[in-house]
Amino acid sequence: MLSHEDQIVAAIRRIIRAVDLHSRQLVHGHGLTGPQLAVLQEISRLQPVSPSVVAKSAHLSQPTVTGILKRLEARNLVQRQKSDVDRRSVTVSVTELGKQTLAASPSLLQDDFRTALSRLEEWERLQMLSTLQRIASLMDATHLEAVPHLTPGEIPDGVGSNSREEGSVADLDSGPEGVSS
Amino acid sequence: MLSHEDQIVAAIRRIIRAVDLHSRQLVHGHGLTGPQLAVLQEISRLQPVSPSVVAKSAHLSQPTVTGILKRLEARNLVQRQKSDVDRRSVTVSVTELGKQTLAASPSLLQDDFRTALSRLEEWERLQMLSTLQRIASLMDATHLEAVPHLTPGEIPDGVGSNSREEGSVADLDSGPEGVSS
DNA sequence: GGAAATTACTTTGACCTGAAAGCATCTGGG
DNA sequence: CCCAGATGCTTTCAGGTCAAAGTAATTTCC
Repeated sequence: MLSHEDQIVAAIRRIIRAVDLHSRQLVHGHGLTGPQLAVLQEISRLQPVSPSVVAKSAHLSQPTVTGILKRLEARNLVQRQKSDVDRRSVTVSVTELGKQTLAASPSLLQDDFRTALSRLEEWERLQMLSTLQRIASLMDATHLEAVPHLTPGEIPDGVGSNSREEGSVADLDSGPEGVSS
Repeated sequence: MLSHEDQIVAAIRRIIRAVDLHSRQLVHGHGLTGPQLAVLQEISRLQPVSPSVVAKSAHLSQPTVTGILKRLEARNLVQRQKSDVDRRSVTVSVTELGKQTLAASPSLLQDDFRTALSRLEEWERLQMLSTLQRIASLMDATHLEAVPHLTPGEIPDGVGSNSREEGSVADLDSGPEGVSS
């Protein structure tokens, strides 16, 4: 018999897989993978923008973003340009073709899933959001401790708080922590 | 301003990333990645077992399991043996070393996260589980439709039901759908 | 009994992922 | 002025992931 924790893990795995499978469907239907679409959206939103900011705002590592940018650039959807003021840094922007592609692209989550979501009662969506953010916060907070093993009994700080310095990107997500309190 | 749907997506991405990061920590500390550990656990639980059953019960595709088995076998943690009755099929079992490794391995979730979880009220854990399973079901159901786009207004069948035939693996997870009703 | 379909697994290919190392550039202290 | 460290990005490496194609063995149907 599985413990609740195990079931939670299993559920998370199912979700991860579903997201991945959906991403592959995207490729089929629209030529862009989920992460590519996500990055393209962020660029479009923050344009012109540096890869590092994109990485933070999309919750990806810099190498990952570099790889995705490479593929997006190869398809002529984005443009990279070295900054003149600081020639280490790079500025990314969406090309005309990128804009068109973006406009023709579906939502990041299967529309069906969004539809399903929107069919729920407001309070239920809020509860989902609240629960997910709670979990995300717990995990974020958790994987930072890493090696210095926390002994049960003392709480590190504010378990629910996002103690990283993502200040530069402001509140792109991770919205109101206590939605439903 | 982000809609609830978008925030839900963002939260899910955060969770996915947290799980991935945690997996990498596992490697550091114990030499096994998250998926490897998950697969090893399933094998240990169902032993002796075929790759296909492992794939289903761990919610992974067969190629993925093949790859993981290859690495596990290379480290002498599992054993593959061709069945005599049906020589297409393969039987996997955990080696002595595998058992030891498994016994010495941490939970799939960061201990800290488990601790945090266990500090919650029972009903709250159940709500988390329920929410996660709900989402997983929505997504499972959703990505099956794929191309035949569902028009809002008609519900395909039972949105929350898992209409695939995973019968052979029984109810390894996806447990009671209406935990908190 | 033998070709065709099915089943179980593996291989290949493309992508995502992040750690660690590498490269180029900028900045600050001497 | 110049060199050490910091900073921003890319490369390399190892792994996870799945679809599609490939291989081997079994079953089914004439």
